[in-house]
Amino acid sequence: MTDLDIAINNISPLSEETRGEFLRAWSSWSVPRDHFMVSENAVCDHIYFVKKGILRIFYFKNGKEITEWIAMDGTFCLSILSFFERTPSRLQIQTLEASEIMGIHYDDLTGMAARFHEVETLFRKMMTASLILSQYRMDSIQFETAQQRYDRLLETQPELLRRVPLTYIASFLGITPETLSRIRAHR
Amino acid sequence: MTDLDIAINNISPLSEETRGEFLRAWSSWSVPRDHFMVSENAVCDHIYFVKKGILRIFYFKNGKEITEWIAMDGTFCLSILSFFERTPSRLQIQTLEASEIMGIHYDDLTGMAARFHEVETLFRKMMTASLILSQYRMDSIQFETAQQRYDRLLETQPELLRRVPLTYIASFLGITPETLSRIRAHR
DNA sequence: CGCCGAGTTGAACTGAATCAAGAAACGTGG
DNA sequence: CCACGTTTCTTGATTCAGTTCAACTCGGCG
Repeated sequence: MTDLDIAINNISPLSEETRGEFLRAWSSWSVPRDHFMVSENAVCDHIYFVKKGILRIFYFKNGKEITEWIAMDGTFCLSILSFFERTPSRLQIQTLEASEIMGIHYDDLTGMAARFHEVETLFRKMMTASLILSQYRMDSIQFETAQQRYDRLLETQPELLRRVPLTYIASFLGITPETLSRIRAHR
Repeated sequence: MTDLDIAINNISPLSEETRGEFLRAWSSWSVPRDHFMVSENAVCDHIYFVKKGILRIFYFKNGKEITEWIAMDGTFCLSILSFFERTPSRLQIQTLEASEIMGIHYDDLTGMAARFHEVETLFRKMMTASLILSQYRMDSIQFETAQQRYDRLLETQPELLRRVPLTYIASFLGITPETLSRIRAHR
């Protein structure tokens, strides 16, 4: 059983035969640190699974780098807007450590969802889980202070704080590096 | 063809026979103004469709009323967290006008998604669309000013501004009524 | 007529951004 | 192993959007 296998099973178990065929639709890459999985102006047409390492999604907004998402070992990673709207975007996806990454192409995923009811169910549950996460994140951005958001990250993903440069974490939390620095010096 | 029929068809068309059975799973209600579809401490276990009128989702946060969503004619309406996590919440859903509302129960929706691949696909596409919307809203809250958010609403949903009291709109936009008032007086 | 709630206006306050220097940490090459 | 430049992080002063709190206006309605 690979890690991807486990991750999928946790969301929605597949029958033996569907699972084999579904897993075969995934590619895998071993990539060094600072490698770009998706470069500027490309369409993001894979959902990635981080077997080992860290992926960072970011893009430029008014000349500033915005870190949209950071995905650690054992989690999925995609730019929702670029992937589903199928548009070339200013988005980029980069490794922050030497990593082992798996990925499934948009066409393969939707194709298999059409062929296998089970895969469609899995797909739906992944979307639902993302939606719930997205709602929590929105609530956090809207109502929590920078301090509270940092505290929560410290509690839920302490690993991430140790492995990712401060600037990226700040951007991911929706604050400036200066503010994060002040928070860490507790005030 | 009812409005619900059209709305569903726009997301993901169903075959003749599946459609009939799926539509039969929906209930419908005619309710007066200020009627509560979901009261405090109840689990939200329907996805609603607003055939005519307006629904408002809100809850209390630190003693203050937060308007989470406003759904106008022809759109769907649910509290994502309460519906999918199946927990009693402080959420409430209220009509702002005399309305005709349809709704499908969580159990019926998931049941039919399990029986009909087509319904599962529809369900998945609804989730994806919600996710995209949620991402846009998050981006708006994080990076746009109150003025920009108001301008966008004015452009995309002018109807809503005419039919919904200012206080609710302010809360929906994530600002105080005072700030909205100042924006409208353009500064 | 006077009340009442929705909306407006004003003044003080606040969390975080911005701008601008510094200080530490980190390679890289001598 | 040390000087160096570069990047990363910290610290300080100022500014700004939006909140808070309090008073006031206005239109509708018993």
